[in-house]
Amino acid sequence: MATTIAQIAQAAGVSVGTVSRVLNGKGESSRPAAARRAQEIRRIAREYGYRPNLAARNVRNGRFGAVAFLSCSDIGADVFELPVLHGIQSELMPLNLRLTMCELTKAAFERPHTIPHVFRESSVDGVMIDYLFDVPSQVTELIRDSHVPVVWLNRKRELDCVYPDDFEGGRMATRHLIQMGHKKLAFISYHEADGFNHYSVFDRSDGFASAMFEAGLKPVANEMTEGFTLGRAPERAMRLLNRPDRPTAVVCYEKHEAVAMWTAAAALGIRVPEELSIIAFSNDRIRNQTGLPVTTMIVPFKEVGRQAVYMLNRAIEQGIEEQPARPIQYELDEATRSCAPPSE
Amino acid sequence: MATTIAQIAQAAGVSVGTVSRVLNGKGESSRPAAARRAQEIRRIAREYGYRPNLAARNVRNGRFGAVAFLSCSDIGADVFELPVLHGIQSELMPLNLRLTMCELTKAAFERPHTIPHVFRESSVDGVMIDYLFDVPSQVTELIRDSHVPVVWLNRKRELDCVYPDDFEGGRMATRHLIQMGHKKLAFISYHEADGFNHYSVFDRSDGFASAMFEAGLKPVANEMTEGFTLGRAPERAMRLLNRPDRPTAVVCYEKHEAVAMWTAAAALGIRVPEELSIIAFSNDRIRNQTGLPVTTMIVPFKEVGRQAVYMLNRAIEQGIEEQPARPIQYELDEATRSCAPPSE
DNA sequence: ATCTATAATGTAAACGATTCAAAAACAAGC
DNA sequence: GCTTGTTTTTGAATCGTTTACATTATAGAT
Repeated sequence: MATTIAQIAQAAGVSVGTVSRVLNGKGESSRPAAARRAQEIRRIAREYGYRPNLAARNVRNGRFGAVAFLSCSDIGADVFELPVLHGIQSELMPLNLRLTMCELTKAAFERPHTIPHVFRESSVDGVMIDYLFDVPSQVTELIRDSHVPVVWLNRKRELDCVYPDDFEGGRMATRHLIQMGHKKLAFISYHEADGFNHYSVFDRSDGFASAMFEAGLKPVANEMTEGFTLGRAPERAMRLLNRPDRPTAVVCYEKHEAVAMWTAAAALGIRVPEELSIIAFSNDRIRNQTGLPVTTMIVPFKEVGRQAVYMLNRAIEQGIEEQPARPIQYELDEATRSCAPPSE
Repeated sequence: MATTIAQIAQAAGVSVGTVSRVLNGKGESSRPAAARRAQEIRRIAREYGYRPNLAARNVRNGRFGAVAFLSCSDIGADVFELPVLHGIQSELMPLNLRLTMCELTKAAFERPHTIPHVFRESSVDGVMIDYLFDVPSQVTELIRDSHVPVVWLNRKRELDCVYPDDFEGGRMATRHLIQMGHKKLAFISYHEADGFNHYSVFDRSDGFASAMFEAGLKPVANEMTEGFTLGRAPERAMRLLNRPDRPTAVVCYEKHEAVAMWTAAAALGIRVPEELSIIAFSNDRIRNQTGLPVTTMIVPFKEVGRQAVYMLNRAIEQGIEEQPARPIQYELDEATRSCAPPSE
């Protein structure tokens, strides 16, 4: 049905070896006769609409032609995966690699003996792991022993990791407000007292502090509510806006704080953005999720996915063992704005 | 490196053909001697941790071993794709099929000559198309001519479609409220006057009407705001709650209406759910997105993905040309509740 | 023990690509 | 025109499966 190399070879009156070599661009054909023949072969291939059979190629090359994406399914609102996946796919396609997704549970990582099984079973050339929680060193060792190339996503370590640069992100958001003329700024966030805290919780806060220090400003507040945002954020927001040294701008760890700030401001008759600027981090434009036109620092997940594939492919193709981690920079999205220069 | 059939054949002292047959379960081996040998072969395969090389198998069988997922990238908040993908993957894995995702733009469908190209290029055994807009008949014909099996997701047609049953969903949400004792119910939604309206806009509304009729109740309102929700919903919600025959329960087309209802109720001092029950449709628990604990009719996208793969695989394996469409039923999610019996 | 019908196995040819050694083609120098 | 050295092409082997066909093993009947 589909065109094969043999058909092209016959049509061009050459051997299959030649067609393969020409189509894969091996050997530059310095001689005019060869160059002419190569030209002709390429023409015929195009005319026949030739596509190499990936399965056949992979058999011969001892490849699987696929990579796995392991994500942790425990996080409820795992919407962050989608842009990651889009980034992954956009890079995977030109490399002729296919994707296999597996859901990974926290439980699986806590019974590490299942890991090698997963790696062997899956028949892939490489694995991307998007796992936000802490990974026992025993697991990372087992993974290393499997000799399947691995890249970690959204995890901040020295090697084989790709993650959003939340420290720089925090600085960027803060500088944006400082440049508008704000002097009284606050950062609000939350942390789980006993539970797990993602590195971004601390890094965004530190980035805020760094930018403030750099500008010679003293934060009105740089604080973490204990316990998940949803419960405590409204009260915290209200308290912040009732302070005598009320901030003119707030950087929020994520959308729930932004909503809380907005709501509290509305309740107190404080206008946004005229009297209060709000900027927040989120996986997607906050307006899309909540209806509020909040200036959003969109987490660069798509780029994380892209770079992860790039690194993984390097590891696969060139057998590179360990690669330095790549922090990915944020971009400020102003499609909707809740920031303005301070009124006084 | 990896175990091959030949190694197992040697270890078991039989030929590769026999191993292949045994491992693929061809021939039931009615004779005791054969059965014993088969047992032994399976044991050795297990011991060696044998995994069939999919690439090799696919070459031999003339398969690509992969399916494509084409999604329309034009929809901004395309979070709905994620559960679809999870559903797809959970079914794809046991079938040993890999995935390729392509983003599809509206523009691509409007220049249909690119379609066959996409289909040929992609080297897949089948295609799933998740395209919410109207599809020109010219395109569907081109796709049929390509002879690559296709299943449409979230599209309501007679053949080869899998979609959430929004009519039944509308009935279900409404009956839930009626069973609680509500008599004064409203449905609010929106439609784009000139633009594209998804079938769910009408079906959920019709489902509401159907359930009301069945219960012998007259709707307080069953209306569509013109223009996208975000802009008009708050005003509409306010007007609805200010009516003399104010409803005690509202079914919302999606989360933005629910947020608007909630906010309007708060502004008027109407307590939720004591004085006003709210139920809304959404791709994910509304609490996760907005912080408001709204009872949610979660669109059964995961199941849509699962069924799509099931249908596609039937088409691939059995060469079935056309299959009847499958509407997928909703389930009511009460993890968070904003519904209660009416107070009086 | 022999024969027969049939179940099971062995053998080898595919599938479509890549690649290596060997052969052929080519250009240059004498 | 012949030799030489380099470039290019050819032909065949290979990757790991599956499967059609030929062959052998097997259980039951005689």
